[in-house]
Amino acid sequence: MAAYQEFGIGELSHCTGVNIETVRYYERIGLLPPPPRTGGGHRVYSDVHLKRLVFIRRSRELGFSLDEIRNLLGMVEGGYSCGEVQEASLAHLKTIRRKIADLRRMERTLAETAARCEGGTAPDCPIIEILSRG
Amino acid sequence: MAAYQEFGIGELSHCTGVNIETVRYYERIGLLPPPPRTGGGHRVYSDVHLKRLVFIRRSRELGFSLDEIRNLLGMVEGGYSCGEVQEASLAHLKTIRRKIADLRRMERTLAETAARCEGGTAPDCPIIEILSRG
DNA sequence: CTTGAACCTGTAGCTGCTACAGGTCGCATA
DNA sequence: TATGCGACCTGTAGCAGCTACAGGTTCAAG
Repeated sequence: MAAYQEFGIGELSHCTGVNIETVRYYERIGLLPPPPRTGGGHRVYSDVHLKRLVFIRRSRELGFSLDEIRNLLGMVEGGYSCGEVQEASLAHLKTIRRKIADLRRMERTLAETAARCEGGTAPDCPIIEILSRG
Repeated sequence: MAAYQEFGIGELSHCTGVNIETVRYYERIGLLPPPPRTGGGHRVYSDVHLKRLVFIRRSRELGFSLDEIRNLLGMVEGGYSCGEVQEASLAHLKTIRRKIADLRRMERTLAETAARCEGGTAPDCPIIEILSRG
């Protein structure tokens, strides 16, 4: 009477947009639970795995590290509260903002300097200039 | 009559702020030329290496990859023109801007969602919500 | 029963370092 | 001159987060 679907790693990969090799990698590092196998050893997935993998992919899209995702998944499993999830997310948000700030600093410097370039075959370059100064 | 200074890897590292292991790594991958050695095999650096390492470090601070730096150094060696350096930099700038855009997307989503959190011991969480939806 | 796509395991590669272990060198001091 | 100790040496392995094989097996359609 089981009305749920079963499928191989190829379809799981296709549905989630996660590379097959990556799916196996997630299993190897304990992020995705090992699914049952056919007699011949092929992995058989169902809905639970699909959901979990979608969760992982979405988390990755939002820049969470695999370790952070492990924590998030732990919370989801173990009856989480909004507070702890929020805390983890705000911590991650800080990291993202730090990265943005770093990149914006690079961007500004590079853009300003490149704007001062004469371009063409000019033998000197303000970019080389700033790269050479300690 | 040589008025230039010579120094060991420790001082080079100290002066440039580049880790000793990293200096050796740069040499191994051909980014920093192998310096002469003492009879006992210790590396002996001089001004040229210092300058080059500073260049590398500055380039890294501006987010250039080691491969890009290899190119930049090639240009500097081989009589560069402002145009080609500028081109490389603008390409890099594009990469940086793409990364910023990605991060800002993450930031926006996360910040908006976290703002909808009730926090505390609430049993549901909008963050988990969005992470679960494909 | 055969074919061929899908799957399996295990290992090695990528970037840019960093961290050892286990040894040697060089210099100052006694 | 001996010795002690810090600075140095090589080589290898580890980190994240995959990706890409090689070389074999299984499954399902025809």
